[in-house]
Amino acid sequence: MREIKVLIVDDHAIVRDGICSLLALAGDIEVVGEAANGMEGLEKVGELLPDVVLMDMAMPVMGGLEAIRRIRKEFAGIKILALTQYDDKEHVFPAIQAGATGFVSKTAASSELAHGIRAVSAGESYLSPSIARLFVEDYQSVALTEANNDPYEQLTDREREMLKLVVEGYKTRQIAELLNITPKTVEGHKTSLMKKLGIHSNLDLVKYALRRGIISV
Amino acid sequence: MREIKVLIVDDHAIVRDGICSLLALAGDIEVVGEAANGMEGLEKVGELLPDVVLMDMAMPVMGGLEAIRRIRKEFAGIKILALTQYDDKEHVFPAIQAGATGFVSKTAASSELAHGIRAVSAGESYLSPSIARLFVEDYQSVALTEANNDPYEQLTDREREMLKLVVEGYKTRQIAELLNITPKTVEGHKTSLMKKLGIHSNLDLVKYALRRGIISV
DNA sequence: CCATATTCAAGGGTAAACCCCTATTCACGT
DNA sequence: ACGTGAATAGGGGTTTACCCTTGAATATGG
Repeated sequence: MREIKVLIVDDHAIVRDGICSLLALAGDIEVVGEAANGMEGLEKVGELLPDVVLMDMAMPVMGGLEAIRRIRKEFAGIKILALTQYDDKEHVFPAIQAGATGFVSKTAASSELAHGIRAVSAGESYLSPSIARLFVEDYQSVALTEANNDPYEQLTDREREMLKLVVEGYKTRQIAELLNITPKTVEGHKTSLMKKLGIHSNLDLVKYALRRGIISV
Repeated sequence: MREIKVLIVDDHAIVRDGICSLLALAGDIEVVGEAANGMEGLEKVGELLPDVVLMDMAMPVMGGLEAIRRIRKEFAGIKILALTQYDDKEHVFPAIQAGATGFVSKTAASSELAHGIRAVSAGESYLSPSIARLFVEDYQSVALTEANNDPYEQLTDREREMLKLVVEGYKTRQIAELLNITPKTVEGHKTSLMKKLGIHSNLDLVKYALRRGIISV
């Protein structure tokens, strides 16, 4: 199996050298180049065409975020593993949205680096435990706050059926035809379910359904 | 440092035994009990009060999903690491929303189990690379699909203003009053922006706005 | 067994949204 | 000077949503 070609982008020479020697021990990973900032990183990506770019987030000249965007745009196939000393939402999510495939915290065990590189190289992802926590909590925050005294449980089967169809985009008349009842009856259920949920508009109904996971965007 | 107490819940005795002996090698992990289904798991959690429950998803009698919900409800502090052979959205996200703190794929390297247990025990999370990928892609799908030929860029400033107000729940009349224009003008802009976005209902407008991050749930 | 609550169903009336079209003003670039 | 696109405004008609009330069937509980 061919070695995984890695480009290291970090503004500290000591960090680069440290990572370099760490990865040398892995055996299946080859560091093909280094860069001290995003601009330089972007150039070297073009020259060296690495499999994975190990990108520090906090850098002068061109920050990691902008560098990730540009690399993704010009070299779509190259995977980016972001590296940061801050494991909070504000730093992590923008990097992911910019196009990073994985995220390793600098506070993590050094063995994680190689794991991360192998994962993103294989088309998967890697998230350090402290980072993974952010993602998991983000998904749970939705469900958990609702989980308690959830008025959704108060709905009748018929009302849940209505709710689903309504937020899927069916008009009152269409639902009526689907269920072989009059539009007026559909409206009745709709009014009732909205009252139970404390919702007063079609719009908030959609938001509610999204939070509940009844539909997805 | 005290050993991490783990309860294994899986309907296959062979799997339980295998995991047991795997974890015995870790040193800092102690398997304090086993259960063959969710119901039994729930009981043993109460008896043994483990730090971490290793929960298989596919089980008879009481499935992993329901078991996770109950454990989370009755024993809020106990962490749950879900285990599955299917690494797709349909299996993973419900488990996370039910309250699992981490997720390990059965296709993953066996060393991941110990890593996962340590991570969730420490209040962090662990996601196998194939699972982490789902989360990362879910976050990126928003930014990436839109980033290209995005009709949003075609909207005029006024139209973006309308879009924002509409999806925030303002009625045509209210928007008109806010901006000191007639409701007819608001309708005009609304029609125009919907045409540009290829959207034909208020409902899809909300979904679009959510994907774009114009509003949040 | 009867009273009451719940679910499902439906009607009438009003208000709002939606659709198609037209028209004026202003700014911007050629 | 002319065309283009944006913002504004309106007419007229259709469709849909929203609010209040009613009625029947079906539990549910004292």
